[in-house]
Order: sequence, then structure tokens, then C-alpha cells
Amino acid sequence: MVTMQDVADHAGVSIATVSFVLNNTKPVSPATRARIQEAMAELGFRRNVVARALASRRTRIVAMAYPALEHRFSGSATEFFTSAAEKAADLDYHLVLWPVGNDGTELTELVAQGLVDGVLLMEVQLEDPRVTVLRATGTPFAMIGRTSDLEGLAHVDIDFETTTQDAVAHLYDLGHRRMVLVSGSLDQKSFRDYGPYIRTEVAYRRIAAEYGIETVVVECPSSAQAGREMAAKLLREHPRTTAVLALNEYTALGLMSGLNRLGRSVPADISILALLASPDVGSLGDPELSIMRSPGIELGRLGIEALVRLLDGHDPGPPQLVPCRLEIQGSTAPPAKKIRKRRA
Amino acid sequence: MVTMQDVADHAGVSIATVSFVLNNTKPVSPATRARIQEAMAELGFRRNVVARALASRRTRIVAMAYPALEHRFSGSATEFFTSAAEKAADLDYHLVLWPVGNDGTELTELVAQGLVDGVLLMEVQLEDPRVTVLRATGTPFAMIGRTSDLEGLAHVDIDFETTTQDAVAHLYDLGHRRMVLVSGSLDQKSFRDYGPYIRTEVAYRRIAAEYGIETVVVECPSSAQAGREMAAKLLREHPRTTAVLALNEYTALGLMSGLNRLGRSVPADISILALLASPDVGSLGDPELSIMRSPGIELGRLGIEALVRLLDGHDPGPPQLVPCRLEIQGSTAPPAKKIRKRRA
DNA sequence: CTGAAAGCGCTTACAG
DNA sequence: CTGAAAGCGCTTACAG
Repeated sequence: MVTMQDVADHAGVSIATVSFVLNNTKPVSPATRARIQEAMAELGFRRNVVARALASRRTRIVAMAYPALEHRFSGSATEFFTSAAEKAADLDYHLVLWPVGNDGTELTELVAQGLVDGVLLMEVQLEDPRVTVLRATGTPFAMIGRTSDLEGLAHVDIDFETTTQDAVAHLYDLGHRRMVLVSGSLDQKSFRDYGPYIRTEVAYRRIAAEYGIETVVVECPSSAQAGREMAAKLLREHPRTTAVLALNEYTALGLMSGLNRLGRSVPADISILALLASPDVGSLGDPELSIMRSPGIELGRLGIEALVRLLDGHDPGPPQLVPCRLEIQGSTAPPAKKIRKRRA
Repeated sequence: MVTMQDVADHAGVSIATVSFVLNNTKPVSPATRARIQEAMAELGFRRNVVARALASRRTRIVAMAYPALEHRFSGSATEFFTSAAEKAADLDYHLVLWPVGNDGTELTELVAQGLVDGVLLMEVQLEDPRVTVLRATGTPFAMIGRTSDLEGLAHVDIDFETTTQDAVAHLYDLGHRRMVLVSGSLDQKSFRDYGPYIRTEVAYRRIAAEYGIETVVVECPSSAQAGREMAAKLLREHPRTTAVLALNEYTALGLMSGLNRLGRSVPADISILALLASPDVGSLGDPELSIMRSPGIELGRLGIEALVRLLDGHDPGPPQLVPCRLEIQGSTAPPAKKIRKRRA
């Protein structure tokens, strides 16, 4: 391994001066700078990041902390991970993956090791012990998602208001007046405190009221199977429905095939629009699902940016709320003109 | 921050002795040990991993290197990432994510930083410059996947032989004799050198010959859309086919819906079995797809285990080849008894 | 603009 | 069984 001392010797300067040009932290005469850079190139010098970390008390490593047990992330954990890792690399940071329990004990241990400068928290719950831990230890952190108390907390999240607004507008503009929101099951333990479901439902109730349409919300577990089973219930309990907003794309696809089995056609009889969805999964529908595309890639990137700003001593900036964007495919269309008669 | 020196002072011993009990690296009298442990507990001491890394020349960090650009992993990157991270944590390691180009230059830079003890390489190509780089720099590494030259290389991979064998056996036992393998498109740039497709096809040709069934292989891009389009081609060019093995689950689902559109029923007219698939995606089919389930979680875990064995100076052990496991759902069934007549 | 030196918090021969 | 001390490869006041 080539060390800074080797470079200094080779260039006939002190190790301090090498450090100054490397970090651009003090003025160095052009001639000296050139000699040093030449030496570095010649020897193939790479600064040892561990030594730098110890001396500077900054590791330039950040952690992505996510719930260890809950492996059904909001669809696109891969998008978060990879876009966060790429943005971190851009900013000369490394990203470590920390699967941690929700109670915060593992996180406490990990933070105390001194490996990371800061933490990016995924899948934040409305009341989240991990946030308490990070605050208590004074660890810089940003969140993807939101707690209910946001006082002074850096975060990025989906803009559920705009997303829901745009989704309803799309269906309304097509002519739909009888919609149903198929939400997640809040009684599933892991979702009891799950912001996206709660926020979307709140937004939907408000927006539906504004549009003057009846507000119907049904809960459904997040799986194709549950969506399939939901079809019969929907037709039975809300027979005049012409459009469904589904908070989960698996549910949406299941519902579509369930409706097909029951002789209903999408979108001719019922339109389906998936919120918080991905085009990959949406493309599996027949017809392909119209979706509100989750901004997973943007959120991973923005989360890292906010965290790094914090680490650099800057203001993290205002919370970034990014809406899902409408991508119209074949599962949404104007409602049938005539009012469907009750089946004989 | 509580340092080792603080603990030593508090316990009335030298810092060396603290290190000995912490690492269990030299015998320490029970009394002294107890005093030290008490002091550590009392002060809430956590060893600084950065200082440890610098002094011991072992960071206990490993990197997961994966292709930066190719974001269509083999379905389950999340499974690899999370199971590898969990296993690493079990073994007291940290996992960093390194999105790197295929040409190995970025990897060279990163390795030279001295941050990691070893690298776990994902999505290995048959000829892989990254492998060349790691060998040249003497970096310990293990692969998920395989190069064509495996001389002395630690790796884990899917057992394509057994997977294909079991898949064919399932269909054959149901009574199928006319099968088609729908492989990936090897002319897509990123797949030109893609082991899973090549290995499966080779295995399939051999096994089909053993079973005495005609060997038909068609290529198809890995998307639902392409699968849908494949349906017509299949019926036109291979009209007597009773079962399809699809290497990609998106293709499989697309094919199923394409066949439906053309008036064919799965599995009544044609059975479909997806290789290298996940139950989540498979559940989106109607009927749900029978799959050979990819062992993503096992591979992530085994990859880390092999790498860490290497880092601990042990033999990495023999290559672990893990087959996909058959999960029978609704898309495979015995072929229709009568030979289907050509359409009028 | 440049250098000598202390220090980051550990590990690890070496000596006793 | 325990300790004094060198050293890991950098950064950073401090001095000139």
C-alpha cells in the first residue's frame, strides 16, 4: 500500500502538505502542488479512508436503516437502496445497510460503534422508537417517510395529498362519480402505524368531499389473493362503483382478475387505478394497470442529499414531498354510459 | 464518547488488558475481567470500530458490488441485499453497497480506498472484468454467479442443472411431451454474457434429450409485453406445444395473458412453468403461476458466509449450488387428452 | 506557503 | 496474567 508518507518523500515535501493538496484545505504553491500530484499519480496513491476517518472524525459513511423483519417493503426497496447508494457515491460517501428492529435497541448499538456519520431511516412509523434513539444520541439523520411529530426533523416523503388529488382528478375527469378507495389493512400489526395508508385515506376523504362524491373506503390486505377476494365484496356492497383507487398494486391486479372471473371487464365496467405503484408490476395486468408511479428513485436520492447537507453543517432544506406521477395505461377509461342494471 | 482509556482508568488496569478481554485474545484473571466488564457496563462503553479497523487492519466491512446501470436484476435484488446484510450483521460485519460499472475501473478505485476487507460480486458475467480486477489487487472476494473460468474462485449460484431437471420432470410426469423453453434474449447487450440463460439452455438441451422429447428453444425479451407477443408466435410456430418453461416470470405472465386473448386457457390448453421466479410475482397470475422459486435469500446468505470464511483465513468451502424449488400453483396441469385439432 | 508534531482510539508484539 | 509503548495512516492546530 502506498501511503501519504511515500508520496511526501517522493515529492520532497512534508506529509502535511500532501494532505493540504488532497483536501484543498490550505493554499499550496502551484509548483509544489504539481510535484505532489505527479508523485501521487506515479505511485498510484489512494488515500486510506479508514485513517482519514479516524483522524478527521468523519467516516463519510452513512447507514440506510430499514425494518429487518418486514420484508414487504412499499414495493420498491431496491429503488431506494440503489438510488441512495448511487447518490451517496456521487457525494463521496459510502452507504451501509442496517437491518434493524423497530424498537431501536439494535440501532443504538450500531450508532455507538462510530462507523457512520449519519443515518437514513426507511419505513418510518408515525410513532417511531428509532427516531427517539437517534435524537437522544444526537446522531444526524434524515427520514424517508414521516413521524407524526416532525419538529426539526429532516425528511422526504411521498406527497400523498397531490398524489390522491391527481388520482381522483384523473378518474373524475373521465366521468367517474362513484369511486371506492381500497386501502391497506390497518389492523395488520405492521401497518397499524403506517403513514402512507393513513395519509392517503385522510387526503382522499377531504378531496372526495371537495368533489362532492360519496366517500367509500374499504380495507384489504396487500396481496393479489386478497384483491381477488375483494372483487365479490365490492360488487355486493358497492354495486354502483365505476372506479377503484387501490393503494397497493398487488391488490389492484388481484382485484382486476377477480372482477374478470365474476364477468366484469376492466376498464369497460370498472376502472382501476393503482396508487403507490411501479410500472414493472403494473405491466403485468391485462390490460396494463394505470398507475400513480411511486417516486422511489427520487426519494432515495433526496434522502441522501438532505442527510449529507446536514452532515456538511448546512440546513437540510425544507421537507421534499414528491407526488406519485400518473401513468395512464389500459385499466382506466370513461364509465359505461348507461347505468348498469342489477343482474337478474 | 467513552474510550478504552476511560474504561482502563475506571477499572484500574491498562488499556491493553481491556483490549484482551474485549477480544478474548489473551488470558485475563477472572477478577480483573470482572472489574473491566463492570467498568464497561457502567460507562456504557462501545468500541470504536474505526480505530479498531485502523489498528487491526481489518475493517469488518464487506462490499456488495452490483452492476450500476442494469436495474433489472434477476428479479430479487432486494432479497440478495437484505439477506446478505442480515447474515453480515450476524457475523459482526457491515455491508456496503457499491454500484459499479462492469468494466472494473470504479471497483479498482473503491477497493484501493481500503474500506472493505472483501467483496461480494453480484450478477457475475461469464467473462467479467471485475473479477480480473479483484484477482489482480489480491482482494478477497466471493461471487453470486459464476465466470466461465472458476479456477480457485469462491462462489455460490443457482443450480441450473437440478432446477431444469426438476422443472422438466414436473411437466413430464404430468404427461407433457411437447415442451418449449422460452429463454431470454441473448442478443440484448446486457444478456449476451448472462450465465443463467446460457446454463439453463445447455441443461435443457441435455435433459430434453435424455427424456427423448423434442428440444425447442425460443428467445424472448424479459417483459410482460414481450411475453404477450410471444403467444401468437408460439401457437403459429409450435402449435402442438402443451407446456412452456419460461426463464423469466414477467415473460411467463405475459405469455399467459397473451394465450388467454387468443382463446387458449392455462393450464387446460397449455401449462406454464416459470423458472427463476418469485412467489410474489407468480401470485399475480390468474391462475397463479407454478414456479421454480429462486433461492435469492439463501444465495445472499451463503455468499456472505463464503466470503467471511475466506476473510477468516479458512477455506471458502466448495461452491454452493442451490436449486430453485418447485412450487406448484394453478398454471401447470396434465395436458388435454385429445390432440388439439388445427383451427379451421 | 510549508513543516514538525500531536492526536484520532484502538491492536499487538514485546517484556516481565 | 498484566503493562508500556509503538504503530495503524491520516488530519489539523500551531508555528514560522
